[in-house]
Order: sequence, then C-alpha cells, then structure tokens
Amino acid sequence: MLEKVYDPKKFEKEVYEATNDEFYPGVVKSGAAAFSVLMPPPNVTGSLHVGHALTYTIQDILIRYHRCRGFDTLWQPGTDHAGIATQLVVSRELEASGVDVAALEADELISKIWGWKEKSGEQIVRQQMAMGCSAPWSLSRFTMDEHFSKAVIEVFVRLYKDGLIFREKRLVNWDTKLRTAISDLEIQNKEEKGTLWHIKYELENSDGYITIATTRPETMFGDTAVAVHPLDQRYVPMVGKRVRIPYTDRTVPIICDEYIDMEKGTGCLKVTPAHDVNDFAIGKRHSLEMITVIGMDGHMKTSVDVPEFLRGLYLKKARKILLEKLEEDGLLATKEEVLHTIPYGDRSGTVIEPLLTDQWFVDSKTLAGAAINVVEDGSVCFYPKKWENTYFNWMRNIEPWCISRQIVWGHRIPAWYGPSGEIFVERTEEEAVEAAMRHGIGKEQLRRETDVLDTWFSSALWPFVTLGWPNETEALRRHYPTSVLVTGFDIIFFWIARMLMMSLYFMKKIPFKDIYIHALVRDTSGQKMSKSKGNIVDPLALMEEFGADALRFTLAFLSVPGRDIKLGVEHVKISRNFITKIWNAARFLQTKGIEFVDAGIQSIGVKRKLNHWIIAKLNWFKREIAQDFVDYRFDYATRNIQFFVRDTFCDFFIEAIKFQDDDETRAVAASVFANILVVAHPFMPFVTDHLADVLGISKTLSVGLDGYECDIETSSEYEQEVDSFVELIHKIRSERQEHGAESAEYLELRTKLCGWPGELRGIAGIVR
RNA sequence: GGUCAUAUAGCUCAGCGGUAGAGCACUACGUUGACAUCGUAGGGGUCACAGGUUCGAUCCCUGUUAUGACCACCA
Repeated sequence: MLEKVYDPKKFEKEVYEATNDEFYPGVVKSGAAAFSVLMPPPNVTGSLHVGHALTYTIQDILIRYHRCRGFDTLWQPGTDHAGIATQLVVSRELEASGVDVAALEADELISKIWGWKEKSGEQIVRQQMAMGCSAPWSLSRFTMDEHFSKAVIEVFVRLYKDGLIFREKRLVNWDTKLRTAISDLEIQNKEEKGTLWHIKYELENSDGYITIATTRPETMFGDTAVAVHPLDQRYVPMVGKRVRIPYTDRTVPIICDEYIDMEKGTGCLKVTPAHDVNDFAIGKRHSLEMITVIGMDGHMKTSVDVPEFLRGLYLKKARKILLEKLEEDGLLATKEEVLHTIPYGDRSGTVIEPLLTDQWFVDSKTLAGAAINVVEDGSVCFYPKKWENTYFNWMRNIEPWCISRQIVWGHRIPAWYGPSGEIFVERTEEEAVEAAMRHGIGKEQLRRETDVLDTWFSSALWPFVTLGWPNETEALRRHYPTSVLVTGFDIIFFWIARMLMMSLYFMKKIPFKDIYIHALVRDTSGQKMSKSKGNIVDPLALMEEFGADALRFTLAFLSVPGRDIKLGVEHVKISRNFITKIWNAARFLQTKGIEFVDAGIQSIGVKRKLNHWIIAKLNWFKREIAQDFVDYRFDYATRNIQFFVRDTFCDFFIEAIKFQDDDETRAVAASVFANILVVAHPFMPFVTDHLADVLGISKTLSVGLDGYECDIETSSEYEQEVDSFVELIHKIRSERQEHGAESAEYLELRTKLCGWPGELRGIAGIVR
C-alpha cells in the first residue's frame, strides 16, 4: 500500500540503487539506434550548484526519454582537471594549513593536487546521483587520466607537425598574480573611471615640447615613438623630429600612423609596443624597438631602461611617484577624468598586463573554417538559433589561441629545447632525444618545456577522446557523432567552438548534431548568483526539502528558451505539490482496487464514451510531448504534463470514474496512469519508478514499459461529445456559483445533463 | 562603439495577424469515496511608448525608452 504522504526521502536513494545498472549503453535490444550526450565535465574543484542542476536535469531528461523509447543511450560522464582553478583552490587550502606553496617543488605541488582530486572528485558525482542523473558512472573519464593525457600529446604533436601550433614571442595577457599567460577569453573587462594625464615630452635640439596623453604614465619608459595622424596639421611639421623620454637619455622619433585618432587625448600617442596591443601593431608596422619595462611580477623592471627612482616598484606605486615627480618638474600639462576599460583576470581578479613573452599558440583561424561551415550548412544546429550569430561573430574574427600556461597542474607541453633554442616536439622523451641527436644535440643538453596546456585544450577533445580516440573503438563507431550537446552560452567560445574545431580536424566529422543552449539561473530578483552576494540557491538544500524530482521538474518548467531562469523556493514547492497530486491519484487508483496487469486494453475492448475520450486525450498528449522533445521545449512538456494530469485525468476522468465500476474502465484507468508515469518519468524519475513499483506496474521505468499501450483507434464523435459535456459541467458550476441553484438558467442546464450517460452524470458535487 | 535578447495580470512566465492565458498571490464557497501539499467559482491586463503595413496588430515593420547579455575598444 502507498503511504499517505509523498515523502521523497523515503525512496529516492533506494530507487536509484535499484536502477543504476540500466544506465549503461547496450542494455536495449540489439539493432536499436544510438542516442548519446556528452556530459560537460564539471571541474574537480566543484560542488553541485544550481547551474549544474539545470544542465544535468535537461541532459538526464533527454537521456531518459530516449532510453525509455528504446534507444541505446550513452551519457558520457567525466570530470575536468580545470588547470588554473584547481591549482588555485588547492594552493589556497595548503596555505591555509600553513604550507608555503611557493617553496614547493612543482612535483610536490602536483602530487598534492592529485591527492586533493582523489578526495574531492567523487563529491560531485554523489550529488549528481542524488539528482537522479542516469549516467554510466564507471565509464567516467578524467581529462588527466592516462589515456586522455596520451591523446592530448598525440593531438599536440600532430597539430605542431601540421603547422597549426607554433611558438612565438607575442604580446599576451599576463596575469601578474598567478604569473601565467591566459587567453583572451579568460579576461573580464570592467569599465572604470580613470585619469588621462597629459605629459610633455621635450623636443630634441629645441625648446619646444609635444604633449602626449596617457592613462598609463609608468609605461613611458617603454616608449619607442610618439605617433600622430598624417593629416593632423598641428603636428605634421614635427614628424621626423625626436623627443626625449623624461628621466632618460633616450630619444624617440615622432612618426605618423593612420591609426591615430586626432580627436582623442592630445592627438599624440606615446607608442609602447611591449605593453599595449595597439602599440604593438604600430610598432610592427614601423619596425620599432620593443622595450619591456614591466616585469612578470607586476613591478617595474630593475633594468637600465627604468629610471633608478622607480626600479622594482609595484606599478601603482611607481605611477604615483612618477606623477609627483612630473608635476614637480612641470612636465604634467593637465589631467582629465575618463571612463576606460581595464582587463582583469577572471580567476585571479587582478589587472592583466599585456606582456611580451614566448608562448605556444594554436592557429585558430585555420581550424575555424570547417567549424564555421558545418553551422552554416546546418549540419550542426543551435537551439535557440540566435546563438549561431554569436558563434559566427566570434569565429570569423578569431585570433590565435594562447595555449601555454606557466602553472604546474595540467598537461605538460611535449616540447624539448636545444641549447640554441632548437625546438623538438615529440610524443615521448626518447623520440625527442632521437630527433635532437640527428641535429647533433645530446640528451644532456635537452631541456623539457615546463609550461602546461590551457585546460580547454584538453576539454576540446572531449567528444572523441572520451570514446577512445586515437584507438578505433566500438564506442566511437556507435556513439560518435553524439546526438546533442547541452550547455550554457557562457562556454560557446571556450568549449563548443573549440570542440567543433578539434573534432572536425581529427575526426573529419561533426562531434554533435544539435547544440541546446540553456539559460543562466538567477535568483528571484534576477541577480546573477554569487557567493559574495549571498544569493546562492543551493540545489542540495532544495532537494533535501522538496525532493530531487520537484527540483528537476521546476528547472525543466522554467527552461524557456531565450530567457534567464529566476529560481525561487516557491517554484519548487509548487512542483512538489504537483507531484503530490500524482501521488494521490495513484492512491485513489489503489483504494479503488484497480489492478495493474499488463494485459493492456486491446484485449478488453473499449466501448464507453468516457474511455474513448480519455484515451484520445492521452494519445494527443503523448504526441505533444514527442513534439516538445523534437523542439527541445521542456517548458512545454512540463506544462503539458501538468495540464493532462491535473485538468484531464484528475479533475475529470477520476471524478467521473468514482461512480463507475466495470472492468473496461478499470483497465483504461490503469493503462492511462501507467502511460502518465512513463511520460513523466524523465522529468521525475524517482517518484514514477517508486509508484510503478508499488502499484505493480513495473520494477523500473528506465527502459520503458510494455503492455500498457493505448494506441487504439478512438471515436472522435465520442470525444467531441464528452468535450461538450465537460463544457456543460463548467457552465453549470459557474451558473450555480453566480446565481444559485434555484436560477432558471441553472435548472435548464441541469435538465440538459440528465440526458448524459451515468458515468458522466456521476461527477461528484454536481449531480446527486 | 557593434551585436543580440527581453518588455503581457500584483509576482513568475506562456501565447497568438481576428473574444488575452497558466501558476502563485487575492476574493467567495467547499472537507462529496485520492489529494487542504486540495477542489469549485470569481476579480484582475491600453500586452513598454510612438509611428507604419493591414479590413483588422499584443503579434509583422521602423523608431524611441528601459533592462540585460555578449563582442570590440579609446591614448
């Protein structure tokens, strides 16, 4: 017997344990079509947050839906080593416990991180299980496990030998706190108020001066020119002359360049090629010298280029002292307040310095071509489609991808350097030694690259490496390309674009057919959730209070394309109430003594109007749901489930059959309810499995249900008749409420009702 | 600066070229053989604003405003 109260805590765990061996590929009949989804690997640092809850809910709904319908499903799970993020988290933990991380050898730190990973890696999986994620966990991959690491090296070496990876001295985004380069995507630009200082540079061999404007005076010692616009009448006469950089003996030429905006600042730009992206470009055009005056640590360098009074100072301090001195010496013409954007590192939160360093790059431009084509020609589709714009926009203006990181946690770049800068990129050290020997370089002269790869370099390989590449595996044959990728728009560039590029290059086939982009989850007032704001909605707490099914149903319900999700406790409560409704409907069927026998209704035959009607409605409902899945409209699907269960099944059918007792109606009630459980199962797996089990319908709904088919032909005449009866009932109820049971209108309607068959007239509360 | 969204009931959101929809909240009634974590009925909207297309616009087009996101960037 079902318990009176729906209490998910009492059965969720048990249900999961009873079903989890059905989550593996190959549990279906042979010959089934494959349906596969890549689980975006959560960071090993991770604990489940509500964004995860959303993405995994949607993926699990898709997987369960297809598994129920007989597809051979694979939901490929795994975790990501998340280079910088993880190293940062572990370093902080170590420091908190008194370890001097800076003093650790790289190897020691790496082994500490591994230890930490082993410890915390399982936590997120346990939480995913609690949510009901039906993934084959023993097939889980980690981006740094042995197989994955080999594949990463294979990819790196091939791309290098194909000329698509190169090493170059370029201006990169340097994080002075983490002391590593980062990619353009790892930068957060923030608009801030700043000051534009006008500084006088004296002309050489003349009394005059030229005034430049800058927000970064401390970089002036790296200036190697002053540039003006070629048509700027104010300055053209000065072009070719030289000016002296204050506090140095250095003079630099005044040059002209079309890039200069005559309206901005003073119209004169100090050109600092080593510390500014645009200046770097100007420098290249004019073959200017590049002088680095800022060190990797975010302090002024101690080199001769920097005046003695500033050497080694922290940038902000150097700026302050320099400005004081300029003012004192009358070189500060004026200053104005401006709004400008400052780049910050997304992990460290520190100001990013463009610095000239040797780094490894992927030639994204070349790889992007194919990845643009497959979206253009519709081989790969975004849902909602508008994200294709975003994708094209970025892909068509793509810049080389800086993939080297000066940290320890990650895939070490398989490169070895000879004594004069020779580079050997090979799969193993032995091969590198051999290659070096051919150039007359001995093993002892070789030095291995210490940089590691950007985390996203390995994530980009997720679609094919998880399935066994570079080996030719059954998994690859069966499940590549995958069916759909589900993820948030925030990683379209980081991950989706790069998976497409890498997959197309190495597999020559798309990695996934559809890309479903879901919304961001915000708090009830529409604010982005963050720890510092304290507005985090904890999915674990919600599951604890209302059950995993309620949370899943809510997230699906709120997944309206193109709109962010505002999640509040209230919503989850409503879903829990709806699940209770299903629970109670089951209890009614049970108290009514309805038996669930998988005889189906075909053998009994359906004659009654009401039964034709409910079956017609059920089949309509199932078709709607099928379409909702084609369209990835989980919001529609949940609305349809609510509508059918509440308005059609409970409020009308159940009410009607309270006064009806015959084998046909009982069999129909059983079959329709069994169908409801199957349709609702992807959205609320725990309660549906539990109900199916207790009612004796099935031990588990994971792989679908036989014996309760309702695909019989129904009479549309009967359906319409009952529809009009439903309408009549509403009129009667309304009339009675509005004008009382004595009104002429009411009595007339009531008389009409008498013409209807008994099981319909019997609806409680209307007709005695 | 560029691009893309969004704007509908008090709240959260669906929707549609032709009478405006749901849930929550609200009001009234109700414990009749599952369900008060409920049922029945009801009130409540110039569909952001201004133009245009149309027989007809909340819907399509243009513009404006507000909000949000992303990309680029200014010395």
